[in-house]
Amino acid sequence: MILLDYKDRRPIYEQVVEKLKDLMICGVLEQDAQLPSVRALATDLSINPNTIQRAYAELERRGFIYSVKGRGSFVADTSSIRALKNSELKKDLVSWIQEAKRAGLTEDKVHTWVVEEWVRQEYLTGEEREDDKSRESDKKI
Amino acid sequence: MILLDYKDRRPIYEQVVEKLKDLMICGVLEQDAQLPSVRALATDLSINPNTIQRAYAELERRGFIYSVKGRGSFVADTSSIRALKNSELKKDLVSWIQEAKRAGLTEDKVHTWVVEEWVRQEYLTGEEREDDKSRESDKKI
DNA sequence: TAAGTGTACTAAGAGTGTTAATACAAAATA
DNA sequence: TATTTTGTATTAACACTCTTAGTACACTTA
Repeated sequence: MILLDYKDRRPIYEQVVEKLKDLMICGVLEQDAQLPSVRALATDLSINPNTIQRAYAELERRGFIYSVKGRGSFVADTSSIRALKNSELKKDLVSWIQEAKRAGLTEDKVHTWVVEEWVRQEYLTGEEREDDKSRESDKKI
Repeated sequence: MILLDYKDRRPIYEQVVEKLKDLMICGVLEQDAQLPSVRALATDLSINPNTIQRAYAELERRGFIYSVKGRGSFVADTSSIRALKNSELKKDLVSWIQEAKRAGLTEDKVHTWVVEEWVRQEYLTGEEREDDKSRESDKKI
């Protein structure tokens, strides 16, 4: 379910928080779905249960999950999570642009990069482009 | 010359490295310009000289500066620094796009964000847009 | 010669993250 | 009902990194 990166500078509990958050955002973990138990996930990742407990506590503090003693931990309202992720992405982009401008990058160059990378990733993941949507809907007729 | 952020998760020596690197990239520190001495910068930032020494050692390891015992530390070839910064920015953008796609953002939305943020930052810094370049060159006649 | 420079080294302290070992309350289950 | 499973809390210990402190040495410059 989760892969840890020990080369990552961030602590394990924070990686777990981010990974689980992403799984909720992309829909793998749906609303009210049960998360693996603290001890089970700890065993699965070969780390201490306390570390998972810390991750779950953080997720609950942020309102991403809710926990019930004796029952388990469950995914909270996903729409608010998605909204938060959206604002985080916007914030990161703003910082990036700020840095890019200082480094002398042009707006045109950035747009080119975005376009190129977008199609490249769609090619890698076998995703369909907007341009191809027409052909796709043809099949459905 | 440099402002430290003690709320930042990154260690001080790494912040110093990044700040100095940025100063070289944006042209404040030109090629072969002398950097402040280890002890002077340490006093200026109110931190231990060892910490600055570590930052300078890292900068030299990366080929951004060269140091001469008894003389001082100086800015190395800035073009290679700029090239590296460019590839770093590209890499960061790729990661961001990957995350944005997973979160369900559309390419159009991203382009809109880039355009909006670009003009906003130019407005904040009093920078001139490409569209205004004609008027600017008029003045020079 | 004296002052300023980079560089090296050891020791100590502080902070954080992680593990370990229990323990308890509540819910689910056999 | 008894057992298991769940979340939660607590304390101690350990490891790792960052930072500071103090000292020392070689080299360049004024």
